[in-house]
Amino acid sequence: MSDKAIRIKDQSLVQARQAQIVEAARRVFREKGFHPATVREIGDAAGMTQGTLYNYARSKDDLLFLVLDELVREYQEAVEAAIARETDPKKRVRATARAFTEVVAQRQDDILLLYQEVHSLERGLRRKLLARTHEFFEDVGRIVEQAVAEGVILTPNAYFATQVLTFLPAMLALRRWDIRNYCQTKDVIEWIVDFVMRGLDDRTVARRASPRRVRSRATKVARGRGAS
Amino acid sequence: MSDKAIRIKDQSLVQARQAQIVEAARRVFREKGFHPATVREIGDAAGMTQGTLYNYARSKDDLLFLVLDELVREYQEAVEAAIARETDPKKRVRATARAFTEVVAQRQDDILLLYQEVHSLERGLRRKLLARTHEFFEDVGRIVEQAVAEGVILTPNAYFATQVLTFLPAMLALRRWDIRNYCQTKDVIEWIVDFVMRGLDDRTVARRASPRRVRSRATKVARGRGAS
Amino acid sequence: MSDKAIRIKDQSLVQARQAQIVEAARRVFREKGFHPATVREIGDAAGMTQGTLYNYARSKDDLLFLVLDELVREYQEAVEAAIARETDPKKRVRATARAFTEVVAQRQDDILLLYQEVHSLERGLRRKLLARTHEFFEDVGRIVEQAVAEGVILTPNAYFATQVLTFLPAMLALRRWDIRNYCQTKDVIEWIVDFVMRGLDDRTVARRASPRRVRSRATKVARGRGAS
Amino acid sequence: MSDKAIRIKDQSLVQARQAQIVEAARRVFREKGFHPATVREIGDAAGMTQGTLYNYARSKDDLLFLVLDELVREYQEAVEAAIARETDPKKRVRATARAFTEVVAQRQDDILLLYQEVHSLERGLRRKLLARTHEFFEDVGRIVEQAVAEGVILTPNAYFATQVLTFLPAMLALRRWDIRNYCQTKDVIEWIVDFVMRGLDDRTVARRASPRRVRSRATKVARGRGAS
DNA sequence: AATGAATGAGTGTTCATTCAT
DNA sequence: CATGAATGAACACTCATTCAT
Repeated sequence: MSDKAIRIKDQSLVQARQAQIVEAARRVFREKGFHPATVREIGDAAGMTQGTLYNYARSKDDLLFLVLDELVREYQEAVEAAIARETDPKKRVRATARAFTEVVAQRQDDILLLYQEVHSLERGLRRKLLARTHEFFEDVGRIVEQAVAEGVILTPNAYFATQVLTFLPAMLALRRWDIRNYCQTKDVIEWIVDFVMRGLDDRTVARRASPRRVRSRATKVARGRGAS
Repeated sequence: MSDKAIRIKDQSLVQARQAQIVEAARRVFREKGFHPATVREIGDAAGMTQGTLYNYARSKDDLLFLVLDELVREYQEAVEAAIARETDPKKRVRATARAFTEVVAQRQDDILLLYQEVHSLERGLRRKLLARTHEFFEDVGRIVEQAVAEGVILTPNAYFATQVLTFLPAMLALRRWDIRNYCQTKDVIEWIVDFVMRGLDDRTVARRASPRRVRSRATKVARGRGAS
Repeated sequence: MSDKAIRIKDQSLVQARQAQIVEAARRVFREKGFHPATVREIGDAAGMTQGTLYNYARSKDDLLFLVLDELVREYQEAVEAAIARETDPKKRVRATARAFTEVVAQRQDDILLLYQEVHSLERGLRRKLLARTHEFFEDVGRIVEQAVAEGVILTPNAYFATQVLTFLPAMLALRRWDIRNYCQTKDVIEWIVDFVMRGLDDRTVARRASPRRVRSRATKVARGRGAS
Repeated sequence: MSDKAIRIKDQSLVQARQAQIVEAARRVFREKGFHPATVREIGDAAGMTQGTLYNYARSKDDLLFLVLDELVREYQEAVEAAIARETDPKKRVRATARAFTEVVAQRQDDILLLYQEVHSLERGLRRKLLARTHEFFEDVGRIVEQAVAEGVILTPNAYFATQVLTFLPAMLALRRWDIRNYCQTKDVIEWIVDFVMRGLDDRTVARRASPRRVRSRATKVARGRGAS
């Protein structure tokens, strides 16, 4: 099953065709959702027959995986690029939040797909994708912790802060309010980033007793069926 | 299809059977997701045959609708009960946030289902459910606006505030971090409520120029395919 | 897979439909062989849709199993009936040979199918069928050994004798010479039975040194991929 | 289809490649059976691509034909060699039986394949193979008849005798009892040959009235779908 | 002559829904 | 009102064969 190999030899062709296919699959999955979409439709959308498609993808599940994996990679890379540009710990946190929110804003449809369809992936592929997601959480968690360690951010609970930082931006995709009619996307991004940054720097919370074991688990990541 | 009516005359029987069915459907959908679940399984779980089941539900879609509708009703009612108990405008906002977060905490599985499977509903039923959801947003929006109007909350953007207030608690379900290992559910609820309340009362944001048209659209709600 | 249950409650209906299906499957498999036959064709031949067919059979493999199992049961029963009628040990051997040969003669097409398609059964079902076949070999083996023990048959090698007794009659099906043109079926049956009986009673062989371990393994039965 | 020609001009290359292919196809067909085997697997086993393979074989069916044809040729040649070494009519019969049985013993897997898969050949190729098989039966038939004519063998039914002589050895392949555990292959070959020779020389049968038309059809061979 | 990518018809199986009893 | 057998449209996936390079 999972050990089935792609039989095409020409690696550059594999790259090209997979890009075509992933693009088509993304369109079709967004349109109809994973289960209602048929492989034939995806083939048609990619301009190739089902047979050809199966030369470049292992299964329908694999198609979904390729689509979602590309997305997760993108925001992972966006965050890496963002922190590379900053050295100040607090600015790095803000840069992280902004970079992530910007990707979410640009790719709302795909983020929605991610939240809606991760659970449709078969065990193995879901695990693989979640592993990547958790890596991302940990990367973000480290940035937050560093800022906390240097005292430039006051949140007593880096774990919770990381969760919010990586969750709230998804509101853009999951609520999908009609930004064009409401206000500039740029503004919404700023609001979200501000909102998160304030949360991270909270002095009110700081005065509360921090919950047991919080520090030691600061970068612990979500487990279970929930998305990203 | 959609105009097909429930033929059973005895209304109290319809109530009872639908309760059975909704309960069973909820269990099965949570377990397997909408598409992978079969009507037969739901029938089995409800202790009745497929034939009988179709006397009380129009379609598999309808089953999902009944499940999700019940959930939305629940948190709508929870919020109504919460505001009924409070008269102070600011406390009403906090009570709303807490009531909603508590329902999300209690019914994490169903909230997850809501986010994952609304898009599986056929157009008509999805619209019907979203209409109810939007009602809820508007109820919350009014409470927020009242507090803003009375000056007890400083957010310049009631619409955005409402969105966050009704979105962030879903993190509990969508991230599903292992609360038992991490901390008390009660604490997480407090953190979320605090986080949201701080956001609503933000003075930093208040100093920014508020975006055009904000007030007039303050309770405008999301449209389209987005969840909940 | 194999644990999938037949969901139809009415047992007499199950009996009837399965009989219909097995009869149809037999016809179609004989005509085209197992793999080239389609479940659709079998459904048509049985006068029902594919959907209905799958209410009474677990899989295409199961269909083949049902066909072959019925055949093996038949000759098993034929032999049991034959020995029940005889008490004289030597006559019981001859009765066994004749009964088996007669079934083979009557059901040449199915015997051919058995030899050609057992290997098409999936592991589990093939094992199940071979287990039944081996039971049959052991039944026959015991009859031969009894005759040898009482000295009324002289073969020094009951195992080999049993193999021949249960194999040679298959010639009727596997060679399928046109009996009608050549001679009476009845005559061919007699020749085969005579041939086998002479073999069992061989004095030439008796004079040879019998191979090591022969007695102890006299009823040992064939193993491996070979048919029946 | 069937009139499609091999386009390669270099005859010695065709010979070499076909040998490679037949060897590979034999291995794969033995392992998995005709239908479950894929042309790709055979290509892989032969160390060439599917495209190349189709330069030397007309179709998958043709592959099976080449495999089985080679087998039939082998035992035909084995028997020709055996009779060439003997002049005494009775000894020639025994030599024939032994030569054939030895080939069957050496190539059990292929004999099994022959019995199981002849029916998978398309009409034309099956006929072609059966024609060759029937030639073989007639060769053997002539040897038997000659011995009968010279009175050194007493069977009154040369046709039946020929059938048994060419069928019983297949028991080695079709029953495939575990010879290593049971006894020496050499012994089994002797038993089978003895068994057959006794049958041919039967005096009991000789005393019966021989069936009508027997002599005139003595070498008539099986027609139709039956194997080998 | 060899390659290997493309094809598309075909397969077993599932399942929401209906309806006669 | 309950039952459960029947239906048939889909669907993911495979594979023998072709043919441009």
